[in-house]
Amino acid sequence: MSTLPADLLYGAYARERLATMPPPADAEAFALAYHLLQLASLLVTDLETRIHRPRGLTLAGFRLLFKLWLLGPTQPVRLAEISAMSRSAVTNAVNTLERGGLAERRPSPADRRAVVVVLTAAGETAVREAFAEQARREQEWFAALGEAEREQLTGLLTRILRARPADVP
Amino acid sequence: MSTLPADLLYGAYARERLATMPPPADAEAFALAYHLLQLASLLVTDLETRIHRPRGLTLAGFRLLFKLWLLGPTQPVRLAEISAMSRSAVTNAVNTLERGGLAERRPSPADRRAVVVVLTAAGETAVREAFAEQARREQEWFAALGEAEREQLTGLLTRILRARPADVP
DNA sequence: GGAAGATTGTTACGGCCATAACAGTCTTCT
DNA sequence: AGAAGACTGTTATGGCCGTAACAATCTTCC
Repeated sequence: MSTLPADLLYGAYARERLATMPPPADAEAFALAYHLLQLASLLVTDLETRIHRPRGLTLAGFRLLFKLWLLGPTQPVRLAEISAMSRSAVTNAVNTLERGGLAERRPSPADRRAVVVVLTAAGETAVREAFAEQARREQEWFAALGEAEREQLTGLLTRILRARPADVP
Repeated sequence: MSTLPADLLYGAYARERLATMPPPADAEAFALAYHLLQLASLLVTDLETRIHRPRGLTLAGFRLLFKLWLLGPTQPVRLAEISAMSRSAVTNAVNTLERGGLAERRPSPADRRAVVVVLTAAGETAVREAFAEQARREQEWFAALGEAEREQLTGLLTRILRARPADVP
């Protein structure tokens, strides 16, 4: 018998306390949001410190590299849209990647305001290696669930994302 | 018929591309991690900008206030454990709360190194009001799922958290 | 008792991110 | 054509966070 981590003990306690409170308190909605954010936070910290930082990347930098790897040359404004980042955050991340020789900016032929970000050869090597490591680590995280359960979980998350409130960017 | 948000279009495309790659690429694990992190990121940004910032709080500050509300006077080291934050982040957040008159530090009677953080009356009012608003907003986010589905989702997330890799703090 | 090690909270530092303001460029509409 | 408005990328500013180092205190073990 193993002891529960402190965050799960707290989560279970908070859920019980909220169950005794009147609306708008909602113990189930709280538990869902709490565990969702807790898992995401632990996963992000784990991937960042264990895989990407030791390679000289940040998680945000890796995610940009990965998008460039799949999509090819892409404008910063499009990277910001699909990444839920601001344009200035993309500017900063691309600066870091460019300093490390992993990506480059090129002027856009069609629009003189625009820029296109492209992966360098070193960037492609870096993203391949980091991606392989991240994929293995994700499998470790999700090993507690069977394949059908993992797909079920992804489906539920996707439905929430599709139905996001109208005023969410 | 409505167009899919850019992040979901990208997510679906990436999943398809990964399905054609050899291991360790794992399209299903990628899709799960991607949608999990995307949803958490959107939810955090939404709660922070829509609810807590307008009230002069940060999301981290609110989460600390909420824990103090449920747990009563608590040591920073314990707040750090259950929040997946570093002790220095707790120090900073408590400084901000203290400046705003929402919480206070008191010396611990038993241990002269230690400090206990307590909610002020203003802090309790603030946490009550912010909590009610956040609960309502969370319900809007999760309205796409039925009650049974929400519990199912929480259960799957909790199982992953319980089985977290051994070397995760 | 007392020394070695562990723990607590804080500080200094650097990194990431969002907001707002800006200049340059494109688009639209008359 | 030309003026008004929209869009793109960058910069400046401020906030949060983690790591590492530190002083003070507690605990352990001889």
